[in-house]
Amino acid sequence: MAKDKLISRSEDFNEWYNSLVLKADMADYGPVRGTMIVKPYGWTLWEHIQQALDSRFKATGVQNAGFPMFIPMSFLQKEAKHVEGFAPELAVVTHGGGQELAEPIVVRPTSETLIGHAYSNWVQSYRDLPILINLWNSVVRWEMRTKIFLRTSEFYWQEGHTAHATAEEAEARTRQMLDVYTDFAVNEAAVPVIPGEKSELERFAGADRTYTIEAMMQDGKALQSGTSHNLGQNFARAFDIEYLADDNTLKHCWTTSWGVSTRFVGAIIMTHGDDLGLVLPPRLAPYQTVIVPIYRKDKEREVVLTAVSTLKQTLTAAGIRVHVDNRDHLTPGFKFNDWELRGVPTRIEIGPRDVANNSVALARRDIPGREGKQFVSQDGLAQTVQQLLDEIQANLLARATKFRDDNTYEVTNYDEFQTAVQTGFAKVWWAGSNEDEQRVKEETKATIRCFPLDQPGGSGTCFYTGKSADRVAIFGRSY
RNA sequence: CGGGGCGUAGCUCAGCUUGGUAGAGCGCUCGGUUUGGGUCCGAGAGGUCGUCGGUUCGAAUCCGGCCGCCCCGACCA
Repeated sequence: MAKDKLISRSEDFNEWYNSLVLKADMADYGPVRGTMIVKPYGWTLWEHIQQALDSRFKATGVQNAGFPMFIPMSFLQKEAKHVEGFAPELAVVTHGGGQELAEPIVVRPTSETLIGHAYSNWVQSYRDLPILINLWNSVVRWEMRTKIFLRTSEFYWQEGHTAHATAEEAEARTRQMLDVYTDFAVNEAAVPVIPGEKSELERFAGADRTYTIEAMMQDGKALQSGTSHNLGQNFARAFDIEYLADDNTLKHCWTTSWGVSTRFVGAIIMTHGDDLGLVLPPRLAPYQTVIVPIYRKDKEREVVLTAVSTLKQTLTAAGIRVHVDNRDHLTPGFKFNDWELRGVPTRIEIGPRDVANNSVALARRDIPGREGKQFVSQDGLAQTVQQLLDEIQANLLARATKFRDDNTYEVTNYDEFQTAVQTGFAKVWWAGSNEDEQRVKEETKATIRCFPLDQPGGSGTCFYTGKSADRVAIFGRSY
């Protein structure tokens, strides 16, 4: 509800994001450094993300469960790479009930170790497999530099954990969940993503293979928007998750884990937002349409509000999420700007003239201002709005995809590469070592975002080492 | 943890140089006016000036310690 204007994206993208999150009522800062308060408007968006993911998980046989937020310190230490990866960012509880604890307790940074502990008890036989569990919770990682939704000390997410009898099955599940994430991102959030595999350097601590969906924000930087890990037998060995196979031999399980977090809210903001504020994808938006009544006299007010009430019922019955802005002390003009700031996909304006004409003014957020406004009949309004919502959803995806593609450069030498990663992604043949990758990172701040699953095939010349390469990588600066 | 900036009303900030006990705009409350792209007028409420100490007759203002926040770098979904 701020009257002062939002800074433009081109002027200061970072500031644009920070102030938009606050002004649009998505979230606020928490009292402890690096924490966030997610406000109802932001949380509703998150709930819609949750619903879209949760139904997809369940369709693949996954069930939800609840696990503790406290982990014995010793658990973390059982998997060497896992500790190494997480040790610097752990929040540790040393006191409880006024007494110093014998063993410090860690606040979960992720639950692989707890899951490992539980699964080792749950699994006896191949008949107990697979185990397909998902947790909706929050986790804590003591981050040095934080930013609301993108990187906070505590964040909300889902973490899926599965255990399988064979390596092939675990790999298939890892890839299946990556597909679920891709489908969700593209079809629900209208966020185009590149599914791919992480390099060894960027891999999750304790995983054999890490897959990711990478999105490009409007400043050209990459945002890792979801990950799926094939944990191999690393955690199964560390936690003795063993099963008796049908040939009566004892074997270690193969496990996976996969997650999408509230960071995705940030992805939506930075993918679709414009200089007027948020632009929310219709399928996830808290409100899909907002009705702004317009009137002068009390007589008009009564007539208009009666019509509004009827329209609301009609739209709601058609399954459209409607909000009526009945704030009496604000002018319509103010409300137009306010709802544009908050990114509501469509807006219905109705005044005495419309009531008389059996019409409404229908505005679309992806084309802001008067240009996106049309007068339509009240007859069949639900279908009209639904069609417009579908059109906006498709337009947002097309627009974001074009932006991503326009800012992705296929380059063949280091000079071009350095220019490319200033403003977007570099798509390159890569045959470098870990050391080469590290050096590129130090020299350009760009990292391998992923090796896309969709590879051109054949071979090419590595832009950095000049060696023959058999796969392409996407490089970019990242959040 | 290194570099830079900053803490004064809910928000954005002025006042500090040259000490005399706090202001503006926005927001909020009430009344009226207005309402098809951020109405206008009037009356109000609201601040131990981040914190602790020092100098002084007197500190938002000068000096020192501490705490916190933001931005930039090293870690990460």
